[in-house]
Amino acid sequence: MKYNFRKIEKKWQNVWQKKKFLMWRTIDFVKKPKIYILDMFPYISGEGLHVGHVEGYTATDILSRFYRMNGYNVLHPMGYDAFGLPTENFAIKIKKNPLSFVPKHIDRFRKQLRSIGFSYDWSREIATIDPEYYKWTQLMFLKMYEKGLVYEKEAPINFCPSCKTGLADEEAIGGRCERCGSQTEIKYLKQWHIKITLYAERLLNDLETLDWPENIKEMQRNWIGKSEGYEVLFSLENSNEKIAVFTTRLDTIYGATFVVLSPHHPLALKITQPDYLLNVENYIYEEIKKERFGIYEKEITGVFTGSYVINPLNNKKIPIWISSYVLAGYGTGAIMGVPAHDERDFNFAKKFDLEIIQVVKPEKRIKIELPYVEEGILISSGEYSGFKSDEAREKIGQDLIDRGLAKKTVYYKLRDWIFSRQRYWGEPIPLIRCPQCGVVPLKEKDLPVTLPKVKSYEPTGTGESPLKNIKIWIKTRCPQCKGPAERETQTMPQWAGSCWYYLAYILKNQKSKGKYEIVWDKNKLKYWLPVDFYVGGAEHAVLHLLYARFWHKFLYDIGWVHNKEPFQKLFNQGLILGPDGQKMSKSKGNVINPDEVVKEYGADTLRMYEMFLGPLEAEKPWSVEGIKGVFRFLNRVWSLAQKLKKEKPDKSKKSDEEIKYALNSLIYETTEGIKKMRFNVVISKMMVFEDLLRAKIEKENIYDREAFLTFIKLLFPFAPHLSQEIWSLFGKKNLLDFEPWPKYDPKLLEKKQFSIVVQINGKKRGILISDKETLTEKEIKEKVKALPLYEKYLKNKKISKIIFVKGKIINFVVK
RNA sequence: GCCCAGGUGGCGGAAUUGGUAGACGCGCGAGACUCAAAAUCUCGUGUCCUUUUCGGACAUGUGGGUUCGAGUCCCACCCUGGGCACCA
Repeated sequence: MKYNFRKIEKKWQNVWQKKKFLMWRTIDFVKKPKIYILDMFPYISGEGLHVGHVEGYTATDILSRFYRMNGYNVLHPMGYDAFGLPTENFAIKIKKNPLSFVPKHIDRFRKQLRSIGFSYDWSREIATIDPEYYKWTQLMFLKMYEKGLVYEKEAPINFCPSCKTGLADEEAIGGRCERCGSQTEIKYLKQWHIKITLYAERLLNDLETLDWPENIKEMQRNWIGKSEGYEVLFSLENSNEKIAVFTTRLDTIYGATFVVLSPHHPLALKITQPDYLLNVENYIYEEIKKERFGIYEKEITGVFTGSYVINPLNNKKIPIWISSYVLAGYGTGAIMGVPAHDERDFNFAKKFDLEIIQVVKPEKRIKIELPYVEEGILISSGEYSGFKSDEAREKIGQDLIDRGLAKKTVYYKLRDWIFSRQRYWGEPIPLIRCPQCGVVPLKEKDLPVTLPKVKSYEPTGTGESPLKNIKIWIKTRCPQCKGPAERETQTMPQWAGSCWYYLAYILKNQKSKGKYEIVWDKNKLKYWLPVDFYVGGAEHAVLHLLYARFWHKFLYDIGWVHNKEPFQKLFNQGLILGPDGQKMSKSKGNVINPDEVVKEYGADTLRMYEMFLGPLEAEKPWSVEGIKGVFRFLNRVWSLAQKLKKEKPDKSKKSDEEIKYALNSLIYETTEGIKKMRFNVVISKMMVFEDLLRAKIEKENIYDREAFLTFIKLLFPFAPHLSQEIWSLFGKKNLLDFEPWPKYDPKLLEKKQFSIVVQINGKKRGILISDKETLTEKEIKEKVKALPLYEKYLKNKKISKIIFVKGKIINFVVK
C-alpha cells in the first residue's frame, strides 16, 4: 500500500477537529510543571503563510508535543497581528475597508496552520483587531497617560507631497516615496510620545537576567546606547554666557582646540559676531533645508561664528564653530572638538585648518597615528599629565564639579517612542480634544473606541489621519465638561498590539461561548509567566522585543503583572532563502509556497524537511531536490510499517541486541536533541535507525515491532499525521499526544565495542577493535604488533613517546 | 567605519572539555526491476598519485603559531551575511 499522505493527513486533521482539539487544550493551574512555548504571531497579509513561518512554528510544535508527552502542562497558543500599514496600503489599492477582508485573511491563515498540523490551543486564539482585544490595548495606553508617560510634541514624519500622505521610514528609503518615487519631505506634526527613555536603565540592566542569544542582547544594548560622561561649561569670551558641552572623554580636554554647536543650538545666532552673522545664517538655513528633505551628506561642512570660549582648565581661548555633524538631539547639542583623539573632530580640523594637540599617548606602543581614539596616558595636560585616562577623567571631573563647571551625565541613544500614526488602520488613541478642558482621556467604561466602518479614507493632504475627514466619528462629548469635543484622530503604531498578546492568550476566557472576552486574572499570569520559549525571526531583535519588554515593565509597575521580564528564553530561527540562495521575494520569483509543498509532498514532509535543512538558527537555502530525501524517508517508514504489520510477530526473533542498543541511543539522542533544538541532527539519527530496522528484516528476518512503535513515538512530534496513522494501524486506539515519551537507560548508552585509533606521529595508521574499554597501554602495545602498520612504522624504530587516551586513541611518536 | 555571526566535498550540512574530518540528505555514476520511463531497491562517490590491488600524498577561507595531535585554541589577513551608522 502506498503512503497516501493526503488521505492520512486529512483523516487525522478531521479527527483532531472532531475532538475540538481537546488534546491540546491547556488547563490553568494543573499540578504539572508548566511550560509556555510561544511563536511570534504572524502579520496578516493577503499572501498567507510563508515557509519562514512554518520553520519557527514547526520548531515550537515539536517542542510542545515533546513536552506534553513528557508530562508538562504546555501552553502553546496562536493569534494574529492585523493592524498596520501594509494592510492599509493594500486596502487603499483595492478600494475596500480592511474590515471587509482582513477576517477572511485570518481564516486563511488559520486554515493553513491547521493543514500543517500545528498543535495549538485553539480556544485561546486572539486577534489584535478584535475590539475586545484593542479595548485593553487602549486601556493600557490610558494607564500610561494617567502615569504621566504620555506627552504630545512635534516630531518629524516623512511626507510625500505627491501622494499627500505620511510615510513610514521603510516607505521613504533614500528620501524617495516607495510608491510614486517623488522626493519626500520631513514634516513636523504634533505627535504622541511615550517616555520609554525613563525605562532605559532597566531595559539595559535586566538584559542580564535573560537567556537570549548574545547578539540580540548586544543589539538591544547598542540601541539603548548608554554613554556616561560629563557636561562641561565653557565660558564665552567677554560675556557671561556659558556653553555646555557633553563629553565621554573628559581626559582629552587639554586637547580641545574648538567648540562646535549644532545648527539647531539655541545660542547659535546669539553668540555669533555681527561680521559673521550673514554667513552663519546662510549656513543654518541651508542645513535645515537639507534636513527637511532628508538629505544627508558625508562631507563635513561648518562655519565660524567669530566668537571664542575659554577652556576652563588651561584658560586657552578656542573658536566656536557651527556644524551639522553635531546633532541637536543628542547630548547638549554642543561638543568640544578634540581633533587629536576623535575621528570626526580630526576631519573637521583638517578641513578648516584648526589646531591639533595630542594629549593622550598609548601605554605601550610608541609610534601612533592621529587621531588616536583609544585610552592611554595623559601628556601635555598640566597637573594631570601622567595619569591614566580613566583616572584623569575622575580627577578632572571632580575638580570641575568642585568649581561648579561640570556635572556627571548619562545620555542614551534611545528616544521616546513616537506613538501616533496618521493612519486609519490602527487602534484609535482614546483621547478627546475639548475646546474647554484641552486633552481629556476617555473613561475605561467608554472603551473600546472602535474604528468607523467607512468606505473611503483617502489621505487628507495635510499628513493628518484620514479619520480627520470622518466628521460623525470625530464629534463627541467631553467626558469632563460634557460639552462638544472631538476625538483624537491619530492611531497607534503597529507595534502596540504585539506588546502584550502573550498575556492575552493567558487571560482569554475559554469558557465564554462564542464571545471573545479577556478577564484580567493575576493568578493565571502568575502561573504561566514568563514565556519559557519564544521563537521567531531576528528581524524583531530590537523594536518589537524592546517595546514589549518596556510594556511589560510598565504593567509590572502598575501591578498588573508580577514579574519584570516577559520572555525568559529567546530563540531566533534563521532565514530560509530561495533555491537561488537569495532572499525570497516575489520580484525575484524564488518564493516557495508552503501550500504547494503540502499538496505535493504533504505536511509531514514539509515540517520535517524544514527541520532537516540545517541548524534552526542558521540562514539556509531551500532545495527543490532536497525535500525528496525526507519524502523518501517517510515513505520508507510507511513501507516498513506495512511489512511489520503483515508479519506475525515471532517471539523467538523478537528482541535483538543491536536494535536494543541502537534504539536506546536513539531515544537519548532525540530527547537531548529536541531540548537543544538540534532537529536536523535528530532527524539524521532517525534515518540511520530506520535503515537498521529494515536491514534486520531483510538480512536477518528479525521483525522488531516493539522497537518500531517506540521509534514512531519519537517521530511523532516531527511527523504527527504519519505517526498517528501507523500507531492506529497497529491497533492502538489512543492519540499519541497522550503517550508518555520513551525513556532511555543510561547504562545501555555505553558502547559495547571500542575502536582504538592507532596513530604514528599524530597520523591515523590503523585501528584496533576491542570489546573492552579498559584495555591498558601494555595490552594495546601487544595487540598493535599484530597489525600491518607495525612492520611498516614501528618495527626497529625508536619510540620516543606514547600518548594514550583510554578507549580512544594511542599515538606513537617515533623519530 | 564600528559591533555581531559565519567560511568544511558538486550542494545543504555532521563532527568542538583538541583525539578516526566529511554522519545524514541532495546530486552524480553503475547495477537490479521494466518493452520503456517514472518510482523503488543495491553498490559506489573529497581531490590527486598508483596499470589494478596494496597503499600513499594532500585536504575544513589565506598565512603563521601552540601541541604527540588543530575544523576545533592563539595571532594577522581575506571573504560572506546581519545590525548600527555623524550618538561626541
